[in-house]
Order: sequence, then structure tokens, then C-alpha cells
Amino acid sequence: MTTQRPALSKAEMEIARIVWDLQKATVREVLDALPEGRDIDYKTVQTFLRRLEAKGYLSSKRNGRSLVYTAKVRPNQVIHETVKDFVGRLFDGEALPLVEHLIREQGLESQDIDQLRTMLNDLEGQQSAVK
Amino acid sequence: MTTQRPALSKAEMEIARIVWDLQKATVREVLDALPEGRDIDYKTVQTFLRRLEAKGYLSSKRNGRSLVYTAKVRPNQVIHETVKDFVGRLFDGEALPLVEHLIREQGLESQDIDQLRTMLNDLEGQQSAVK
DNA sequence: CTTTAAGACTTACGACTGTATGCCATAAAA
DNA sequence: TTTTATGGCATACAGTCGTAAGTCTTAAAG
Repeated sequence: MTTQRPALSKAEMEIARIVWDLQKATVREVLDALPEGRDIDYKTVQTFLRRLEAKGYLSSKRNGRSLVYTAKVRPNQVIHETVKDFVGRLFDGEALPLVEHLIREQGLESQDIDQLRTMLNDLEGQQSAVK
Repeated sequence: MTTQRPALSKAEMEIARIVWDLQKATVREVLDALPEGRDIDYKTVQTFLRRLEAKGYLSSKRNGRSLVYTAKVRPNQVIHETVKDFVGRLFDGEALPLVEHLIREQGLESQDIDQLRTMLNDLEGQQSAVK
């Protein structure tokens, strides 16, 4: 099922991730949670949160004079869709080449590799059970 | 070294990938190489190629009355940068979580898993040699 | 030769993005 | 109670994106 919310832009994604992280947050809380050096105005954050709600990703609820935003779509779902779109556009929809790229070109440490191997073992167990 | 070409948009990436694939191509050749059902005008393709050149990703050379476009930046480099940016924005710059996500949530087949395992083995050999 | 088709080069145009300002209400501070 | 800070809601505004139409030139077709 290809749910059709309008896609998130980069900056919108940045803000959404902060809300997900805080679970619920006001404009000010998001503003305060921005990383050092990311200097944007209160009003700008406000705009992004409003747009995120308009696009269907967040919902808001009044608390006193402030709006408290929370996720409306599960973060994992959004991540999933976003990754899928990315893989589609850059790797013809094939996950494997991207995984290979990540493993060999973006820094994976030995311990990461061990962890991956473990995951692969588990996964294969499950798969053969299903097959 | 953070090379600063302006980032590629989705549609630009789509066109760039076709040029990379063909190695060199005119507007018409790119147009013809578009997948079934991707209906955009000759002029639109022309615009994208021009923008890609303006952004420094392609260069063009006249051949008769046509322009032939070729990669100016190595495709792998662009892919690398794009993936890096993506990982940065969605996974705080950590490749491992994305790899995990890909392995367990986007369809990897058993044979893919075997292949991955092999790759991991090879890679670990290299790494411990360096460490 | 005149007409047509294919290209390049220039310009357009509405939607979306990133970033904010303006105005109004109200709670807190003085 | 007057001033100030904090918040919401509406509006702005230049830049980029996706998509293309207009104009000029030239090679090919008649």
C-alpha cells in the first residue's frame, strides 16, 4: 500500500526526527533540541511544524497556550518509505548494492561487522523457516 | 574534502544516471533511454542536462549540431556523496543502522545474505591486517 | 529554392523550500 | 495596570525544481 503523504524535505525531516526523539514537543522544545550551530529562528521551526502537520506527519494538541506536536505516522514507517524511495532512485530498487556500498565505502568497524554477521545468521534462520 | 557542487535533485539524478549508463549521450539519446511510462518532453530533458552541466556534474562537447554530454565527476563519487548525505540526515551519519534496516526491512534474499557474509569475511581480513 | 524537422539557447511559471516578518492575544513582570 | 515576552496564525519572499513553450539556425526533404 503506497500511502501518499507528500514527501518530507530535508529540513522537514530534520525537524520531524527531533519530535520523534522527544516523543512530544512544543516549538520551543524543538528549537532547544536543535544541534549546536544550527541557528534557525523560532518562527522557522514553527513553520516547519505547521507544515509537517499539514502534510500529515504530525498532529498537535493544545496545552495551555502552546501546541504540543507528536508523531501521527510511525517514525519507522517514514524511515522505511524514505529509504525505499532512496534505494529506488539510486540503486534501481535493489537493497544489496547499497548494503555493499555502505559496508565497503562508509566506515564500518570490526565490531560492526561482527554484529552484522550475527544478524545475518539470525535472519537466515527465520527465512529458511518460512521458505 | 567536502567538494561543493550544488546537490542533485531527484529528477536531475535520474537523468545523470542515464548519462552515466550510456557513458555519453545527446538529449535525444537520454530521452530514448528513459524507462517506459516516464513521459517527459525533449525540452525538459534538455533543461536537465543543461542544469547538470551548470552544476558541474556533466560536461558537453559539440558533435555536428548536437551536444554530447559525459560525466565530469565520477559517478561513484557522486553516489558516495549522496549516500553519505542521506546517512547523515536520516541516521546521524552512522552507516550501521541503515545497513541493519536494509537487511531486515527491505527484501534481502538468502543468496544475498550469503554474498554479504562472504564480503564481510573478506573485509575483516583486510581490516585486521591494517589494524 | 522553399518548407520542415531537429537542435540549441532563452525564458517562463507554478509548486515547494528554507527562512522569516507582521499582527494579535495573553501570561508574566514591573 | 502598563509593559514586555511568548505564542499562534497568516503572510512573504527569493531560490530551486519539474516541466516546458518561444525563438533562431541549419540540415534535410521536396
